[in-house]
Amino acid sequence: MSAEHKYVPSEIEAKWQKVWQEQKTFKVTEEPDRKKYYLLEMFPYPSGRIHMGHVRNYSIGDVVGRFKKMRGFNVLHPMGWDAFGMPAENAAIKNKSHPAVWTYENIAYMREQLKQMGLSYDWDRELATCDVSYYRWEQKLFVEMFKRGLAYKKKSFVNWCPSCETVLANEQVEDGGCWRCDTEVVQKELEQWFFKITDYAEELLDFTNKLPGWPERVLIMQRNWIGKSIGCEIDFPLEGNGEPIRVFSTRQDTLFGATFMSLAPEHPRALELTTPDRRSEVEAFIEKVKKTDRIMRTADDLEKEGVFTGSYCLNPATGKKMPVYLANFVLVEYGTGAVMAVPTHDQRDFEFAVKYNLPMVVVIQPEGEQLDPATMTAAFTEPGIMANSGQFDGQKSETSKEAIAHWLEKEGKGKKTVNFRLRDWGVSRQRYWGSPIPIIYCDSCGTVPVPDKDLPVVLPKDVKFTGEGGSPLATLESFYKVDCPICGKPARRETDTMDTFVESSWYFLRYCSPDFEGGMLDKEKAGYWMSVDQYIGGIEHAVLHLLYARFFTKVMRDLGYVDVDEPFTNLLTQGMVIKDGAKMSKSKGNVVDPDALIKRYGADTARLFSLFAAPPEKDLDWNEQGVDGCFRFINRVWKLIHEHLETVIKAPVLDVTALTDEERSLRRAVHKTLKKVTEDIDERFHFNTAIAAVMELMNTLQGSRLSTPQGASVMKEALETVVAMLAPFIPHVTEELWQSLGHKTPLSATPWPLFDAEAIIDEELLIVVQVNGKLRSKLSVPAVIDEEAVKKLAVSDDRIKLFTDEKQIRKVIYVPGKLVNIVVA
RNA sequence: GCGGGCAUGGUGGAAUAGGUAGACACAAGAGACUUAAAAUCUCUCGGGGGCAACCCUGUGCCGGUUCGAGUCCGGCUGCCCGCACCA
Repeated sequence: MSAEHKYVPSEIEAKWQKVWQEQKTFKVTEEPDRKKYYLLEMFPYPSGRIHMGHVRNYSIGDVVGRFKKMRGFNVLHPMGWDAFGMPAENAAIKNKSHPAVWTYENIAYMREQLKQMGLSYDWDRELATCDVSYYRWEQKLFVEMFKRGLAYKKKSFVNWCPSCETVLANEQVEDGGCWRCDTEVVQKELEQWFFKITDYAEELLDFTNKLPGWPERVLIMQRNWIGKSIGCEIDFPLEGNGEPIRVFSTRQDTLFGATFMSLAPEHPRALELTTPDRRSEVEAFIEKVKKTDRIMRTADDLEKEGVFTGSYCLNPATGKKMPVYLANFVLVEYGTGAVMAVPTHDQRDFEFAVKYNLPMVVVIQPEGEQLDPATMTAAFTEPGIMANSGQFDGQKSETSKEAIAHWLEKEGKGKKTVNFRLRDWGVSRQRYWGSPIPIIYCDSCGTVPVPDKDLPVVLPKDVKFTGEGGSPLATLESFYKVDCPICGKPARRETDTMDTFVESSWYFLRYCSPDFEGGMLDKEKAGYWMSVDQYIGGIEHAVLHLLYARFFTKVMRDLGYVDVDEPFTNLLTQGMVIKDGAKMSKSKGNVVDPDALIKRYGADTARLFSLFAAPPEKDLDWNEQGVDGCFRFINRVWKLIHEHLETVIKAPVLDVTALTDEERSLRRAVHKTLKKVTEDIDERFHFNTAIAAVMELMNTLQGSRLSTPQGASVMKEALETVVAMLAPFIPHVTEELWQSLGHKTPLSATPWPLFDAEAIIDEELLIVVQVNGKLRSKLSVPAVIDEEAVKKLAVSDDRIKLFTDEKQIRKVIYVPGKLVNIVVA
């Protein structure tokens, strides 16, 4: 082969990227008459440069995008930048620069990297969440949410990361540490803004059963996180005067067995209920619990400890006195922060009762057994038969729950309740590089939202980054000193910014009309594109981003912005990129740099390997030799096509009635492959097997020597099909080869080929013959053959006779077109 | 502890609806071409036996269902992930 026909990725990749950009190949607009397909990959944080996780994520997405486009869909495939966040601020402090400078430089670099990968984005829709043109609408929504009570401020204990010097939402605390920097999270009491996600808890949960296109494990994680439990709120009157203590319990069937009360040490009434003689001991206990760090406190082997407050309450069912304790295992944030303790039927209460010598009464008996508190070694937590429970004795504990709830309500002692583990989403962050919260505090008028005409609240540029004392906004007079929009008196602006997860909760909606000046989105355009048909990203956002985005979509629906209930119809969570048995990371020293990879092999090879080595949802083991193999494969395709170019271009029109057996057989292989590849991409997202099928066909083609004119036509069809099938995976080299094959229209604008149903019909079938389920022979039979004839052939086969001679044939099973199994005694 | 997932050659992985286990690729070995190397091409490649045709065995372990099980069911073991004193 001459030098001019050598495969040089860098040349052809630059060439086609330029063509796609200049011709705006992937720019889309709303076309109501066409089927739309909204494809989205999670947008990146502009950290500096893309990593292999991005390469994989975006390669997977690009296959789907290019394939759907060739299949005739109007494909919306946008890209942008999740551009607010802490690393920008930290870099600014370190470099004595500004977060905006760092962020926009990174975006510029990473945009070029993505372009070098040849991804089929509509770049005209690119957005960066740190642009005022983006976050201004988020502020407008905040005000609308505030007016509806969906955004509110309250003083509460919050998760505080001492290293990031900011608050974290519950979802952002992992194993007691900060999700970003792993620093141990402490509790701090602060005034914070919250979004009322709990208002949507029921709907968010309901819809986990209406998202068949989501991986089950993500739905399970979200269900667990929302944590719905059905039970009762029950009021326990105090022995003396005062408000009763309210508890939440899912085990109201054990109410008659409640012998003491456990409150969380942080319970607001803990000290109020403490008698003077117990005060010093109680205070010491509260101090001790506070000092125990969060990880220790939630460890399951933590010793159950508590302290008696000196007060008593009364069991509303039995009237018996119950001592009120503080207990270290009761969580203030769950339920009411108070638990009725039933030591016989709850393991924690049992351990506690044993330690402090508290009374026990068995109120649920296992069937056919009599438990005695004196001899019990553990709580009995299974369902059983009610005992010592007044009018409920003898009932099944499971079914009595409803009756007891009813009785409590009738008696005015409690009511059926649904409790959620989900807390409201704390969105205040004491940081600079985020969207300002559009609120003004006035001594006379209170908390006032910034009026529409004054929006947006622009993040000021003239700030200094010292790295000390939290957000620079809090000390920037020109920012926080404002006049009250209602009374005009001097007032103070909110200096906290919003959690960056707020931006990513609606960016997929903004992509529908990224330049819309009239509001968050153009409702008509969003109506055409939404919902996202396929969303692709990492599993790490299973509860965080994916729950917030679902919540925002529902809020925006209720505010009239969109008509959909859910943002993402189908979700694909891709696996991690692994090398040498570990996730790629700088600290492990096993990172592969995408720039170096593309420089050495080209983007097509990088894409091909990340798609071929494993199916998308599995972890991908990076292997340099495997990359080599993919590069070799592309070269083989390149070479084979150039070898046949002259004959193929002169080939006559294909006449399927004039083919030799060999030609017909080759054509059958081509169309069978096309069928498989189409199905693997479209229905299963199994790109690895699709690529393997094309490799297999390539092996067949390389062994074929077709010498007739019609043979050249068959080869032409075969080569064109190979190129078209590979287009979604390796778009640059296939465009080039498509052009070499004489096509004027780019492959990216060419429809996906359809397989010829006639061509794939087998003339002969291979029938496997088993004796007692073991493979013993194979038969080649005509495709049209009846069952009896196949069975007869099988039974009389010489090799089969060796195994059936002198034995009695009991049964002959025939699976049409596949197999015969002869059962002998 | 609870919930979920996974387990197939030396390696990554295939087997889509219970029907030929190991497609495709990587690595390894042998050979061709070459002065030589690289590149490329050809062959071998789960384990055991046999000169061979072929036979036995094999999908983490034990059992079951079935004419037939990598696939379904029950029980174990190991690994991974999520939640974790949630009342």
